[in-house]
Amino acid sequence: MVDTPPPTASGSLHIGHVFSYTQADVMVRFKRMCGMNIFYPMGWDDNGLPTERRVQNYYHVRCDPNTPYEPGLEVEEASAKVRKKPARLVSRPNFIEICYGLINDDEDYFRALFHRLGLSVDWEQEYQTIDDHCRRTAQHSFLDLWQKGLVYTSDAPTMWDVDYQTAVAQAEAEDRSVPGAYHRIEFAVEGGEDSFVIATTRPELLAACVGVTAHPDDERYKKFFGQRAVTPLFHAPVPIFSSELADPDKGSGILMVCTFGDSTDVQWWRDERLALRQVIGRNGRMLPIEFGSDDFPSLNPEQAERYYAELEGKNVKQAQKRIVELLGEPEGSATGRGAPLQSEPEPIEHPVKFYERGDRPLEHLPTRQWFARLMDQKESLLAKGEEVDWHPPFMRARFRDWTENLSLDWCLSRQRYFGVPIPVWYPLDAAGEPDYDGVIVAEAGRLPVDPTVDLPPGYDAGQRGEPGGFVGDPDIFDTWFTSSLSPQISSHWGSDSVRHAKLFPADVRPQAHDIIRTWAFYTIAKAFLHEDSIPWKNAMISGWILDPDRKKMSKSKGNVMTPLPLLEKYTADAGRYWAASARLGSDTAFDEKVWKIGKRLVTKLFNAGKFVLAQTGETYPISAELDRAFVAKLRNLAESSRENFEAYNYAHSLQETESFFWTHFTDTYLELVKVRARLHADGATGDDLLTSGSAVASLRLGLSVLLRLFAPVLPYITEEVWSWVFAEETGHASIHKAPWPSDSDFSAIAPPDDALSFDLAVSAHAAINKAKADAEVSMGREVETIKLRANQGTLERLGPVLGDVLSAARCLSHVTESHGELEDGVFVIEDAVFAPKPVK
RNA sequence: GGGCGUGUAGCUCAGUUGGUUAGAGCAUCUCGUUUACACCGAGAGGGUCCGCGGUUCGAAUCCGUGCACGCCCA
Repeated sequence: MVDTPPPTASGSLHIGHVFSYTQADVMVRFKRMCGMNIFYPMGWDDNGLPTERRVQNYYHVRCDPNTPYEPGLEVEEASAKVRKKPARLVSRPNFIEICYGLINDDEDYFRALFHRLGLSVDWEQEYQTIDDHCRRTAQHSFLDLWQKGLVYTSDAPTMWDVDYQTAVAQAEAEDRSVPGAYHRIEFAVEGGEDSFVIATTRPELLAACVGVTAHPDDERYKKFFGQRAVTPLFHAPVPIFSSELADPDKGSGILMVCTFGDSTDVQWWRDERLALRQVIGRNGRMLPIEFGSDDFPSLNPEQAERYYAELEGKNVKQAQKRIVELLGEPEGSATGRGAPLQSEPEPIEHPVKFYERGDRPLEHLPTRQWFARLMDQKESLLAKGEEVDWHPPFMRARFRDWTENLSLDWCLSRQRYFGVPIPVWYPLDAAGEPDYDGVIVAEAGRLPVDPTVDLPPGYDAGQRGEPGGFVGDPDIFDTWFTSSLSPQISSHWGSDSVRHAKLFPADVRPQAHDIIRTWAFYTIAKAFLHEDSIPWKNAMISGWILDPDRKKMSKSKGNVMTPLPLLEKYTADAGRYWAASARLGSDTAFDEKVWKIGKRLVTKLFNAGKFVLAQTGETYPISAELDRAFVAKLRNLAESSRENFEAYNYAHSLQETESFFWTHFTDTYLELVKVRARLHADGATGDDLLTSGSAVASLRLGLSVLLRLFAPVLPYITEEVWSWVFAEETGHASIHKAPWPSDSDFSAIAPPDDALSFDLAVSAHAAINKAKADAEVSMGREVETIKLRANQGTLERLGPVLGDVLSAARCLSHVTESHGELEDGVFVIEDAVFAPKPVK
């Protein structure tokens, strides 16, 4: 079974799809010709943020859970005029309906491309990650993890995107280097004259300061540990503690801990059991807070309130700008010694965490989320990664590094709409507050459920949202939670155990290297957590297509290429040739020349096939020395090709086959036997008839084998040529179900008397061609007479194939001359007399 | 800062366990079209195999080191 990547249908269709899907298909076609029964499903990963975003942009709508459902709502693509107005608010069910409508259109487009590309997938078994089957599988996965105690809900600081307003997992976060600045701000030490200066890149979080820390060995600050510091502007007393995590060389060596500026703050908050002072809301704006309350203590509440009023409601950027101005006012000082801000901010470049699809830095906000336990499973996950065969092998390291560096459990829940609902409800207490310890999980038999619509067992609809009643979890799963089940989705895990046992684990997972940390990692994690298994035996990892300047293709750069025009210009086979020319794992600069070469190869195959099959003579056993020598070479090629394919090195096989086809077949062997092959048609008898039939038979064998070696890469042209004669002759109607060339194709043919006779014939022919080229006569010109010189041994070995050489070169007569000083296999042509150019 | 990968002809790339004079295609130049194919054929020119050091009788290949580029992670 092939664990085909379900493409994000709402994403853009680009040349990289042609690249990686072809590479997988090439391997599949090879395996099929080797006799394997292949299950090659296709799915569409359509749930999640990319689709929501596309729907929002395309129709200019926003989902609003508080808007009532409007049956039969029709939306149209938004005009420029409409886009200037605020987006239309639609209910959650309406929004989901609109999403379904759009993904179906997008998927049609992808499907058409994949058909055209000749992907040999089993189209009758498609799935969508949002369909009933996938929702059931994903919720079943959750139930299984719940029963195993591997998922939990907790109200904890989580990475949060303030624009999408959803939690984000570690795998979806990335560091970006952005400009920032150190702000040096003076803090007081409570109850004395002491003070110190902290350096921070996030002064807007001053109101959220819950502590101050420095390295335990830092002589400058040792004396303060255990005392309390007082913040400027807000005059909040906070503990000063020591921590190994504080870097004495960074900034001033002493820093403020806020809830929460970054992941280290989270750690300090946990380790030191610090207070929680949340000032940034889910929308990224400063929350209303009250100084002088238990949560926000202040030694000067009036001033604190006055300053904070300047910040409330502002976004992070605006708040930073304003607080820097405020910190410049001496009145705000905690020490009474002038403005808290000690100097102009010092600009720096520093890494900041972003959601991979986001535009503003992630915040760490305390929110209630669901998590899967991974942190205590690292060793097992690493072991599973080792059990998988990675192609190329160095990609294993990507998996290992990511797994080893994993620092958070998997945050599963997303505060979005178009996705698989988390199948749980919470009881409401007498005050109408949810009891998160009393989670009600859906019954396995009722999946898939939508807890915002369906009822938990033992409750009736009237109790929804009422004190003593229940509330459904409004969240959906991380899309990876579902797509990480793609092998189980295809094998019908949880619903058809016979089928599952047959199809799981899958044989191969094709994918690109950028999603090893997400898709590959989560898939391995799921297979392990559910069944202590690996999800697939092999992972074949494609590289990326870079633009001709070796830069990543991206929409924002505008260098993305669409495949259809190229396929139209060069044919699908040519596109596949291009894709199959690249080795696994290596990023490849886009080069249109390769498509052109592919198209040329297709044409040449067509012409060579036409010529070979036009040799209408009887076939007789392959007996002539040259034919046997050719077949011996062909046999080596077939063996080498199989070995390369077995090692996922389809690119090398293609290169060898192409080179053989051109240099050993069309340019040489075909030319050398042309005349002999035609003897039959010209009325030959006796031995001539036999050797003519030998040539015809071996030309056909050569074509048949080469077609099959090319078939995985060039399915269209090889099928066409195959259909002319071989389909009927062999009983294999399609070349793609014909057997891969093997010993049975060759074992009846005797080996050549001399392994080198083919090469000698080629060399001798080339020497005569060169003489023609030097004399500037055409290759087709007849030669009256010629003197062929070589050393004695070479001349003797050439003997059995000399007739073919002379007829190919159109030599009417010749003499040979032995010359002892020439090296083996070297021919020199002298005294060539060419026939006059025929007059038309 | 750590890890992985890449560096070979003008361009895109092969190059197996170390083994004759390092290859292909494209591009360039010369020549050649009645008989499968001009979407063709024959031929030619084109290289400091990124630099330095080492192992070896022998290194594009193995080891060390530096540089450049790309990716992943911090």
